[in-house]
Amino acid sequence: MVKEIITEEQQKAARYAKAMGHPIRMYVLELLSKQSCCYSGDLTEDLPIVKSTLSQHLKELKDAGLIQGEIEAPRIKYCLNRENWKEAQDLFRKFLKMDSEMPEQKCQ
Amino acid sequence: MVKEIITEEQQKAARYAKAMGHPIRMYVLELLSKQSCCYSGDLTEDLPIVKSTLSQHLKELKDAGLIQGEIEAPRIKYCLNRENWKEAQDLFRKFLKMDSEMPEQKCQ
DNA sequence: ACCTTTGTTCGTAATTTCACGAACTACGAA
DNA sequence: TTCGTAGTTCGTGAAATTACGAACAAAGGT
Repeated sequence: MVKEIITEEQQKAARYAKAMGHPIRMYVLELLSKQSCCYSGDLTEDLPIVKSTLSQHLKELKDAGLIQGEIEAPRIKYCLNRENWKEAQDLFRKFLKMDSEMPEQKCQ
Repeated sequence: MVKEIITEEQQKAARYAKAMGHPIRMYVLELLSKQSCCYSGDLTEDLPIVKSTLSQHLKELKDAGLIQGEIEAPRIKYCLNRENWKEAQDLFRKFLKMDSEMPEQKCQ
C-alpha cells in the first residue's frame, strides 16, 4: 500500500492523523489532554452516540496507540497513552514546523 | 453526525487530520511544505500508485483545503493552500500544546 | 445466587475509501 | 489539424468506516 520513499515517520504520522480524523475522537483526545482521564459513561452522556459506537471509537484510539484503558471495576478508566501521545506530538510538531516561514523556494 | 458539544475547531481539526490520514497524502503535504510546489507527474514517478489514484488523493487534499492547483499548461502546479495550511497548523499546535507538561490532574 | 451497572462484541446496513484501468479533456507543439 | 503530453473523470470492485440495537461478559453490591 506504500513504498520505500514514504518514510516510517510519515506512516506513523498518517496513522495517528487517521485516528484523529473524526470529531468524536478529536473530542475525546482533547478532553484527555486536559483532564488526565475519563470514563466511557461520562462521554456517552455528552456525546450524540450510543455506547457501542463510542466503544468503537475508543477502540480505534486504543488501536492507534493514543489512549489506554485501565480496569477500575465496574468501569474502565481511559487515559492518554503518554508514550505514544508524545511520539504523535513530536511527529506533528516536526511536520508543522517544517515550513514555518519560508520565502520563496525552488519549485521542483 | 456530531453535536454542539463538539466545537467548530474540533470539527475542523478532524477534517484536516482525516485528509492527513494516509501515507501518500502525508508524503505530498510534507513535500509541499518543503519545496513550495510540485507536479503530479513527478509524484507518480516516485510513488507506487498510478496517476488516477494519485489524482484522487490530490483531490482529497484539495477538498480538505490543504492544497491548491494552478494551471500551467499542459501541467498543473500544486502548492499548499497557505491560508488553510496556517489554520491547520494553528489548530494542531493548539491541540498539541494543550497538555505539554502536566503533573497530575483531576480525574473527572 | 441474583441483580445492576458498565462496557464490549456481534450482526447488520449504509456509506466512504482505496486502488486500478479505460476513456476522456485540455492544451501546446509539429 | 493532427499528435503527444498531462491530468481528470468514470466504472468497477474490495475493503474499511460509521452507526445502531441486541446480546453478552465482568464485577461489585444485596
